[in-house]
Amino acid sequence: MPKPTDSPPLAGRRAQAARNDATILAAARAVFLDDPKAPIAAVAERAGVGISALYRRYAGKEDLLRTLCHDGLLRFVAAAEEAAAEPDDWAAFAGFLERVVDADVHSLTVHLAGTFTPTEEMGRAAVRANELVDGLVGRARDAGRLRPDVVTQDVGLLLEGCAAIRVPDPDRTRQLRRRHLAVLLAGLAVPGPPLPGPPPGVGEFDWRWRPKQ
Amino acid sequence: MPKPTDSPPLAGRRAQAARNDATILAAARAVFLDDPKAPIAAVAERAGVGISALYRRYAGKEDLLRTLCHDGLLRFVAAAEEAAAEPDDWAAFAGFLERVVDADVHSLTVHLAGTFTPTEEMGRAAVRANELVDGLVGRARDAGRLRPDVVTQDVGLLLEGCAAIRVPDPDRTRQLRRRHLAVLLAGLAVPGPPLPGPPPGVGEFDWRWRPKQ
DNA sequence: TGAGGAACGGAATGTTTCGTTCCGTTCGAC
DNA sequence: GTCGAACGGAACGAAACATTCCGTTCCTCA
Repeated sequence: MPKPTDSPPLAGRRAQAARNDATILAAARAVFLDDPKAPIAAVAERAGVGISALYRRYAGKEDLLRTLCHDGLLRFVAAAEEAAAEPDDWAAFAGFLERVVDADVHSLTVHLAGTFTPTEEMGRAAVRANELVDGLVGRARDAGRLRPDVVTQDVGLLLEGCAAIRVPDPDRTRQLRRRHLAVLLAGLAVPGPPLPGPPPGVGEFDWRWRPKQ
Repeated sequence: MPKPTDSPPLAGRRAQAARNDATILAAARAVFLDDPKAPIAAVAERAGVGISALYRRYAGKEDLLRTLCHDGLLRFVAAAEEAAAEPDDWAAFAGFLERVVDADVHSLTVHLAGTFTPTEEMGRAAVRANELVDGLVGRARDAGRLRPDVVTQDVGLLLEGCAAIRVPDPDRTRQLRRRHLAVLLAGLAVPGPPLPGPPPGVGEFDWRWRPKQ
């Protein structure tokens, strides 16, 4: 029986700690997704660790929330980059939405806004995310697959709508979101009647990030 | 100059109190829509009254939340009844969604669930609401306007998605929701590719109302 | 193999938030 | 002119919560 000595050691105190890093962040994601005002103790309980395991890693609640949100932003960017690699313009657009909805990454960057002061690096990531989405929307629209009156900011509305769907079972939640997304994609494809009202503008959704109160 | 002596007198202590009834309920709606965990003092402040004006009317926070939710349920039913009067099957369905989205009535009955123990009367109203929606969906589907694989419970998903859209300005919020709803309606109309996954079931959305924890 | 300390669990603490009560005041009703 | 309904807001007590602290475990490294 060979003893595993690979790069990620499976036993030992350091390994346990490294694994806790991920466990805690995952628990925090689940907890704050469920209730943005949840106490920090709920995260510890969900992760199955003590409170000190949290404070060893993060300076405080705000630091945890910031890290969590930053992580979500990076996942968002990664999803957009992966989807952009798809050659078919519509598949790239639809695949992007599916990835983001499946990963439940949008609510993280939205419902936690205002609970911490963002870093400059997060600002850069947000700009990059916006550029990527803009590219995907542009491709699908230029290819004549996406209705021409859809703007980049509409994607935020879609994602927020999908993220609002939630049932106790995570798998079922994903299924229902996909179903909802399918309706949206059907409504997004050409042809269709013109959309009412002025389209959402660029500066219309960063109010969550502006100084609190 | 004739003196108004009609049924709702515009001056006097009683009249002021009667007006406060509505003011307080409206303030509570706005506050708890914005933050389901908001303190009661926030409602008083928003309504421009003291705290005692609240406690004169409601036994406590739970009583206020229950009343608020009950009120929302009644508005929901009223919207469904009004919409059902429309002869065109699709217009009835679409009009219903527009009314509920405009009145922002769905989030009230959803995000407040679990914060109070519901009354039997609310249960009856909920059943009635479900029957009405069922009727509207059935009409639109039987008329061949609504895609046949849409079930009544899908409406809950749509409404939740629309309600999740929120910007500081209420009017703009309504515009954006209408825009989002237009995409959804376009995706809901026949024809369209089949929707993925098993459709939502009847008992899949009352988990919010089941005993807390 | 033994000492040192990284990692941790969870009780303790101090503070803030919040629901509710209480009291003094106002002013229309009768 | 008197009574009390309606009210504003301070005061109170309890609960929630972020953070700190201390004792324990057990890997790590020499």
